[in-house]
Amino acid sequence: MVVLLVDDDLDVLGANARFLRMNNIEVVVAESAGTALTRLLETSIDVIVTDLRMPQCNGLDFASQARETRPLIPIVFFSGFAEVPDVVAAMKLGAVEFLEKPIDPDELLAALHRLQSSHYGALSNPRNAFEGLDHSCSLRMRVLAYEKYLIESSLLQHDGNIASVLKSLQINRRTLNDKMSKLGVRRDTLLDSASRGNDDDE
Amino acid sequence: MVVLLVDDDLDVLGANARFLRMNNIEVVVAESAGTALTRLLETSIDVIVTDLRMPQCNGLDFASQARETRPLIPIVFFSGFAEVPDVVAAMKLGAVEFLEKPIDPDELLAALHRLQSSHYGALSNPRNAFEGLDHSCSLRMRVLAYEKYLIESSLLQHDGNIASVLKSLQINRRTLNDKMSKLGVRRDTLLDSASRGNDDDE
DNA sequence: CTGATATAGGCAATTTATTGCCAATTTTGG
DNA sequence: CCAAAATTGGCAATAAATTGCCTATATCAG
Repeated sequence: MVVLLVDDDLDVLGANARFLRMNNIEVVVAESAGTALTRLLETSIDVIVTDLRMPQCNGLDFASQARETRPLIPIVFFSGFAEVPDVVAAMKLGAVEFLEKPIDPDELLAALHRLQSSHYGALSNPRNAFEGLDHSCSLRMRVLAYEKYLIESSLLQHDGNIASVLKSLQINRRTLNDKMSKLGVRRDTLLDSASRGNDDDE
Repeated sequence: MVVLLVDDDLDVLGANARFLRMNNIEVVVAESAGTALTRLLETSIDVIVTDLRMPQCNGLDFASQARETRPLIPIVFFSGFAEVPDVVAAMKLGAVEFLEKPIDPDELLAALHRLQSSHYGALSNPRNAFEGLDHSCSLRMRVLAYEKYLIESSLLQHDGNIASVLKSLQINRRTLNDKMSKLGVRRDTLLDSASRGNDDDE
């Protein structure tokens, strides 16, 4: 898991980065929104952790821009003196967590771990899977196709780890198994073809 | 647009209800979570606007229960003294807005109007049906959102003619009706806004 | 007003989905 | 090889969705 940590306060930035690295999390740092956007382009980033208040460009604007390159990347905000509207705006942007500053390192770590297990990530081929479907087929068929697509995506996201998929999709294990067999989702085959197709995991 | 307004403070409840009604918004009031759940079953509600802090049952629990009957209904919370974690929890539950108390009536009105237009935005833009929801939301929620999108599309495509929709989606009429009420799809409203294009709100 | 047509809701029978429990199987790590 | 962990399936209890039947309302043309 690679975290992009953004904070204009270099002391805080360094301290948090060290802490995360000590916990086996790869960290890329950026002291401004501009740098962060560059890093986002040139590095394979899994999560963004950013301050909400920054001198040049505030965290929300930065997040919007980041989403343009990585539409589904999870973002964790942190801020002292956060106003309710800020929090709301951040969550609307799809923030996964909103932590209060000063950051409790354990809380941050917990949030990242939660993300790791219930991580939805960037789906490589989101809507092709169902938009290409024949418009005349039944509601039931189309919904099932979509469900299948969601399950397959989640499986790929979580590297075939069923426990993670369960948490992420918030369904019962028994239900997932049933759906998989009904929809013809095969864990092994999926993983095989995925490993042959692309590699970008830690 | 029918708003279910929930607040244990009867003065505030009345005042807000009057204000919304003066602005051509139909309002159903409830002074407790229990009453609200009843209203939700017996009336056709489009949006829930609820206080976060209530004596018996807090706003979050109420929202969860409301979601059982109406899985995708938009919920607007309001609260004084909201803590960040509360706001985060509410937004994770799928809150559309979180307003601070005392409520600025214009702000509430604006939020409702935004809801109205974004609701129809969801039609023209399939992506919203599945990306608009928070990523942490369950398989069930995502599938429901997609189903709602399909039904709305089909309704528009067939000019509101239910019989055609039934043939097209190949489902039972009874099932379609049930789904529409659970998912909050309103034939009349949908057609109204479609014929008007999108020049005006409300 | 009357009858034809289209839509929507209540209710109950039926079907299907979900879930927990137990056991079997496969995978992983010594 | 064994033992622990992860994954899967059978089965039955429970919960939910689907459907048909009957009724109610609304609209429209005559």
